[in-house]
Formats: sequence, structure tokens, C-alpha cells
Amino acid sequence: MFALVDCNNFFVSCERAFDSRLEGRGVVVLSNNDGCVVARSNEAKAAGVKMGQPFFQARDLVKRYGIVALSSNYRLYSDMSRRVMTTLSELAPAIEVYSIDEAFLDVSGVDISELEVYGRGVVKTVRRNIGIPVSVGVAPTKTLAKLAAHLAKSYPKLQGACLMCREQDIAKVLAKTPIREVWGIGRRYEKMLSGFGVVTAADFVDRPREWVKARMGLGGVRTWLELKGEACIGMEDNREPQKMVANTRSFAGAVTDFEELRRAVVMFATTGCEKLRKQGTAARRVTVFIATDRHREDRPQYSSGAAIDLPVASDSTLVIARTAVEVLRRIYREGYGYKRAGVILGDIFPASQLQPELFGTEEREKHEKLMKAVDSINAAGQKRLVRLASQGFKNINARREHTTPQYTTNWDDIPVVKV
DNA sequence: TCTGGGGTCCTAGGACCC
DNA sequence: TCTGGGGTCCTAGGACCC
Repeated sequence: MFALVDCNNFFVSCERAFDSRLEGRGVVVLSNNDGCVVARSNEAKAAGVKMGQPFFQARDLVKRYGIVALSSNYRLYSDMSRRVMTTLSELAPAIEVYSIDEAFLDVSGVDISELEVYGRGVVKTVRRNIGIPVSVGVAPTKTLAKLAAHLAKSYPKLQGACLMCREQDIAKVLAKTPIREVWGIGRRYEKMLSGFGVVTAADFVDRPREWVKARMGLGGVRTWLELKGEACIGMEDNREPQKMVANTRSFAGAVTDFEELRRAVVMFATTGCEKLRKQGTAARRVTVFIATDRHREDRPQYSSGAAIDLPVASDSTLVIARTAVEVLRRIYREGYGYKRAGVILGDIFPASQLQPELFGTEEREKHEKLMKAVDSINAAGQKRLVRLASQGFKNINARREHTTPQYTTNWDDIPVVKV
């Protein structure tokens, strides 16, 4: 049996945990540059604000219903997430952190007759310890657990937890579930399926396996089996290293200057390398892309990306940033206003598995020491005290007009010695 | 004026090999 | 006129997730 624990309106709930004035009001949290709505309180949902909606389109609704709009505060959300996950890991023998606001728990050890009470216990404990409301779905497969959690959220009388394991209960739910709500069925598949008259999860389950295989491949078959109660997706080990590390941003305005783009690319590379070193990995492939504003069809459009493979994987900011700038030089074209850029590090290995080089080991050891020193200095404060000169000292131009404080991780009060 | 960011897995097709 | 068969590896693109 699997339990899915899903934090309700997570980003909004994080903000509410530190500002009780937000309780009971419409609240939305915005993406980078205050661009899109990425989280909504129930009140905001009821008012008709859509997930992913561009903020400028939601402005009227926001004004009319007195909804509070906040710029996103990811440092706060990831810290709150970590706390929730820590609490959850004390409640189950195995946990898989699935996203910033969701985790699967292995609850095979709990007796079926106690699972409902267990689920409510999880809800209460997280609420009490962290102040975040969660919904819990329990079922024999992950896909069904997702559906159960959805029900738990929708029906208050379930008190936040829904156990779904009797065959007749499952059949009843599937018949009422629009296919789009099923984990693994996105917009494209929904459209394709509806063309065949497959509208609910029950319609889907009624199709022959081969029919599903032919149109949706192996992934489709897995979803199909999981809906039928046969577990195909097991608990995964969170300790496996990521396969890529991406740092990409939209700019508030169009960037035409190569130097400004270069500073941004160096910053993306720097952040990427910090992430690599934190998780003890190194990357061999450095991909850079730049793109103009695709929403401005009246302006000349250009987008391009390219990659360089290093001879040996690296986690050195010096090496990766230099390489990223080299890629940027290759793809940059003058005369365009760039709106988006990014650095993607791929071909990632555990740093411990690095092949010893024939040449340049000395150089690498130097970089290793240098990076260690830089990381330890920068870890002491929020601001990047030590950085590559090529990154510059001006931060990327971004719009953040509704920021909230770093409630849980504010180090600004701590005096930092300038070196 | 204003339109996010970071991930995963699968598959088809090309290159190359014997 | 007639033009094999079977394998591997890699990559780009498409689907999905939050």
C-alpha cells in the first residue's frame, strides 16, 4: 500500500504559516518576474484564477476579489518542504520525496483496518508540527493513491485522508474521474483519447491493453495497469543523483548586449556548479541556450542552443563558466532582444567516480580546494560574497514587486566579515 | 507594459558495426 | 531485374510531472 501526502496550496500555505492575515483571504503566489500564477488559495480558485495564468490576465479578478498577490519566495518554500519531509519520514519506514510538496510513503506495514486512522494522524501531525495543511491518499498503487489524495482534498468530511482499496470503491471512483485527472495523462493524451470516446478513467481501463500500448506506449500501459490495481511503479530511492541540472531565467526586459548575456550565463553556470558540488556530482556536458521573446511576434525572432562536452566531467565553476561562455559566443547573434537564457549541465556522474586524468590532475586539485573555500565563505551568508568577476556585481534584472521576508532562513542580521 | 522553471522517461530514427 | 539481417548506441523530440 502507498500513501501520497500532498500539501494543500503549498506556496500559499507557507506564506500563511507566517502571516495570519492571509488566512481566509484569496492569495496567489507568482512565478519569476511576477509572470504567472503558480499557487492559489481555495478562495482564489473559487474566484476563477487559473493555475499558470499570466498575472496580467488575472489582475482584474485579483482586484475585484481583494486577492493578495505575492512574489514567490523559494527559499522559504524549500525550507518548509524540508521540514514537512522530515516529519513525514518519522511517520513511515520509507519515504520518497516526489516533489517540493508531495511525498509517497510506504505503508505496507500498517494494517488495512488502521490505514484510515493512520492517514488522519499524518494530517494532524504535519499540521501541528509545521503548520501546513496536507491531504493523504492511500491505495494499492501510486496512481490510485494520487486519485485518493485528490478526493481527500475535495471532500471535507474525509478529514484530509482517503483510503481507497475495495474493488467496488475503486470502480465507482474511476467512473466519475475525468481521464485528465489521472496521473500520467496530460493535455495531449486527453485530446487523443477523447477522440476515441475515452472520457473517464473507467473508459480507459475498459480498453484492451494492446489498444493502449499501440497509442501510448509502455507508459500508457503502466498507467492502465496501475488504475486496475496492479502496482507497476514502486518506491524510488531519493539518493540517486539527478541526471541534469538546469538554470534558466526569463529577463524582465529584452537583453541585447552580449556582455549582459554573458554575465547572466556565468551566473547560471555558477548556480549550477554549486548544486553539483552540494550533491557530490560533476557534469561533462554544458548546454547553453538563448531565445528572444516568443510572445512578441512583431519583433525579429531567434533562438539557439548548443553544447560542449568537456574532456572530463567537472564541478568547477571556473571550468564550467568558461565553457558556457564559449558556447554562448557560438550561438549569440547581434541585433536581437533576448528574453530568456539558460545553462543546462548534463552527463552527470558522482564526483567520486571521476576517472583520473592523465594530465591536469594538479590543476583539478587546485580547483577543488578553491571551490571548497568559496563554498564555505558563501554558505555563511545569503549574498554571494565570492564570485567570478565575469559574473559582475549587478543581479539579473527581475521584477519582484510583492516579496515577503525570508521568515525561516534570514541571515541578514548576522554580521559577515568581508574578506 | 505584463506570459515560469526544473525535472523524468520513452521512442523513433540515424549512424555504425559485423 | 535483382539490393540481408541483426544488433548497439546516441540523440532529438514528445509526452508527462510538479
